[in-house]
Amino acid sequence: MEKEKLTELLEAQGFEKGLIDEIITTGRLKKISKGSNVITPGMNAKEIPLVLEGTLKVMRQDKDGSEIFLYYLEGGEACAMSITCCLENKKSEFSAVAEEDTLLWMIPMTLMDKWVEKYPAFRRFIFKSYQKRFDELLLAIDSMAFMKLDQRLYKYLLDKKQASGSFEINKTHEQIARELNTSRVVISRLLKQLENEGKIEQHRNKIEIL
Amino acid sequence: MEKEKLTELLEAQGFEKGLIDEIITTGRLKKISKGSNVITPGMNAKEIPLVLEGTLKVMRQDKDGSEIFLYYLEGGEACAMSITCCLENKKSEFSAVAEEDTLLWMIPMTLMDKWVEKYPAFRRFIFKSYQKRFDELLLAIDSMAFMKLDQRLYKYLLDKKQASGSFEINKTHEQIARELNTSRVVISRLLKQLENEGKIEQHRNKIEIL
DNA sequence: GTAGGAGTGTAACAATTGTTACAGATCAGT
DNA sequence: ACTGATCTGTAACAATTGTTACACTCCTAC
Repeated sequence: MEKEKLTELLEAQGFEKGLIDEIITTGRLKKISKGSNVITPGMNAKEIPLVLEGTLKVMRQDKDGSEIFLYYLEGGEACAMSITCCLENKKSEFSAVAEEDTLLWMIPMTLMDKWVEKYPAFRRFIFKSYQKRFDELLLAIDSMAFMKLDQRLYKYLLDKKQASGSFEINKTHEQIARELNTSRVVISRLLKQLENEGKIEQHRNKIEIL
Repeated sequence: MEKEKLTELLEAQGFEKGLIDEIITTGRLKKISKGSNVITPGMNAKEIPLVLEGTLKVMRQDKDGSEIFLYYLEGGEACAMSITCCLENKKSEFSAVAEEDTLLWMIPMTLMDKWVEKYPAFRRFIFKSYQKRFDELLLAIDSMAFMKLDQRLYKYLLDKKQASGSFEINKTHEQIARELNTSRVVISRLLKQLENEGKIEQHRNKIEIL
């Protein structure tokens, strides 16, 4: 039954009939439960994950365990960085974690080049994926380079709302602090500020966007 | 005579004979003098610049004129962001400035898709370009997210040394401040600090890396 | 030579962000 | 209802970065 979802999704991309068949017969389903890792730094991916359902959170990490949120991968999107990793046979330089229970369709890398040659729609899809990821990285850069933490935090909350489709965010201050690479105390301070400004409401383990 | 340089460069990429011919006959040479813009935000590129000689500095800008250095494009490299811009017919979201007098070979976008289909080496080249740019953006993100300004500044100087092949950097504090999105006074302060640590030597309009 | 401009050095202070420490609140399990 | 763990609020202080102001040097044009 996930195959129906998959077919639907691939048709929505305008993929050719033959391509859809190939993707279905060569790929495999992978279920990821909330909080588990799909990709860890140093991992050597051989498959490209395509998100069927749920959301992946893509983060960048440095040696001493700090990390920073980059963007979400949502339904219908593929992980462009995996593609480059696979093609160049390089190690992954980021991590992806399931924000919710997530369904992935894992596509083997080996066929990529053939498909890019054979199917114009696949070509468009790959380039569009790159474009999208570039844009997201640039937005992440904008936040870090041009915004103060309070704005970044608010933007983070709005993005999360957007990605999840819910006005409620179930995260602790500690978790948020980690994703923005700062400390819990700072986040508590700024959230309280946002609350005073009437932009959010706080509850235990939950933030409501107003 | 630039065509010889171009041919050499394309052969070094392992490009097919036919592809090299096509690139040479359909492209055009563009000379950029030091400090001029190649790409400005909002511009709608129709050609992909391939660097023959010199260096392009790629920066991200925000609405109120702040900017931040992303990476250098050097000989043999193509601007991946232009590719995505062109394919999606989107406006450029960054700017590229010649750091030195620079020679570009401008390749019309119209043929891209055909070449990607027809020439495996071109496919590899395009994907490799994307990979390289992703890596560079991630490095830029690392700097901003995980490093303090003094380290970022030193890394900036080392990168510039690397890109130019010279131990001398001919920039004013003001220019450096602009590229790191901070103020002149801050840069003066930190450069003095680096000088005291024996890592650099300062002269007017010139910084020497030791 | 002199005037004006650009580049640099430095001090004093402000704003932002990070750190430490501790108190109270809430929840799960017993 | 008690205990311990987790989560949040807050104060006090430190470190980093940003801002303003001004002095001084060097260079160029006149």
